[in-house]
Amino acid sequence: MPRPRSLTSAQIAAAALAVLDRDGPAGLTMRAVAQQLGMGTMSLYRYVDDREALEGLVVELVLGAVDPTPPQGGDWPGRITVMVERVRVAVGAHPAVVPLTMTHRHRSPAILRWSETVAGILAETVTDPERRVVALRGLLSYLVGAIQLEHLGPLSGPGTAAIAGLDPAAFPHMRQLGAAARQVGTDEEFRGGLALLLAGISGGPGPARTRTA
Amino acid sequence: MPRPRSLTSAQIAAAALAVLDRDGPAGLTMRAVAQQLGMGTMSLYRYVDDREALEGLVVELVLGAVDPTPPQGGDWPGRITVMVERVRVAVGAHPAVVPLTMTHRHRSPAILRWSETVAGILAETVTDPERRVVALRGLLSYLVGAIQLEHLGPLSGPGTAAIAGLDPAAFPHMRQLGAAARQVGTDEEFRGGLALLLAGISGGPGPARTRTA
DNA sequence: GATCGTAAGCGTACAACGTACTCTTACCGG
DNA sequence: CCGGTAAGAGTACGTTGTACGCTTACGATC
Repeated sequence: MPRPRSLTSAQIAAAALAVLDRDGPAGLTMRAVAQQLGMGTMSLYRYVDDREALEGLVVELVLGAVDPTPPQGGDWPGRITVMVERVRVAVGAHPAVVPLTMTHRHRSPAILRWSETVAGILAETVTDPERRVVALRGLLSYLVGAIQLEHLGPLSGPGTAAIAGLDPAAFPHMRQLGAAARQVGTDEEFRGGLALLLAGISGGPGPARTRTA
Repeated sequence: MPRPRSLTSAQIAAAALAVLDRDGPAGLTMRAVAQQLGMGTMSLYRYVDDREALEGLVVELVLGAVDPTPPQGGDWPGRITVMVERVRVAVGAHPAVVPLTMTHRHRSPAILRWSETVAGILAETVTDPERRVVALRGLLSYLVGAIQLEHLGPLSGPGTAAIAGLDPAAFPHMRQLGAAARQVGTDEEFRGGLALLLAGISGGPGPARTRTA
């Protein structure tokens, strides 16, 4: 009986993502998204509660691009690496979404599905559920932090060029690391840190044990 | 000759932090901080370039509370744990600052001093500078991510109560972990994840080696 | 095919924000 | 005592999110 809706949530999310990619996080305003959709500002509110909900839609669109199905081949660290890398790639395709993920990640179904798969892989090696909780949260923490450092950090490496300019006497170690950091690519750095965590997970209950998985 | 300044940067930072603690991140406005200082809104601009600079001051105040001197006793993983925990405690005292640290962390002298100390401790065990870069960045990533999950997460644990309400058939592993997560305290979780990373660092070049360091 | 109820779509309006501009005013060296 | 300098504040403007109410298009009904 009533007038039908002319937009889907997916269209709204896509428009918002287009604005975000084009104008950056600060450019994501209700007015800009409405204009992108070719409609009046207030019409947007027929589809979205408020700005926060709009942001949620964008985050979910980006995170929804992550394939949640378990990878097939390889050992468990390899498969977890694939899962983690999938998120990094999806977010890396839209760097401006990073600040938003921080606030909206917690209620994301996509992350939940992702977590389920990772938890399943972890179950193969970590039998104790409490240790599995710690491992999963550790992976998620690393993932969140690394993505942020990568996209909002000063430069790649732990300061790289900026580090090169500071007092060598007060910061001898950082000075040396600044030089070394130039040799380490972004991918290497990300994978390397993840490998450390995975090595720790495979090490068993103690702080540093043997058992190669 | 001119009229002297009546405020120090430290006073401004303290006032802004007070506002932040009282009203949350959204309440941190130029007007609110000026009022907190008992002065007109525009007078603030005599001391601070813009809102971003004000945020930087607050972040630095919080992060400046972190003791950057190396801990004395204990093995290297213990000392790094102390260093990492210091940051967590400092930030935990003012949770509302978490969203700000994300944007301002990169240019923080306090974090630089902290990094220098941690890099020094790492140098005791990790001889290769490139591997040390990866280790340091890994620690920082974990730290940043874990603090965020702790303060902006859904609830403690990887979903905990919210997880309990979802479809057991679709999320069997998360379901089980949700139950287990209730047994894991926040501190345990944080320390546990960190321990995994440290174990990985002490494991040597390969993905999972022996060498207890 | 005319009619009408419902919700879509939009224009206006307001409070609150960051901040540019300008004026007044308090201080201190001479 | 007095004048120059910068501190401090008032006003104002553009932009944001969004509440409110009007208009308008659709499709089920007679």
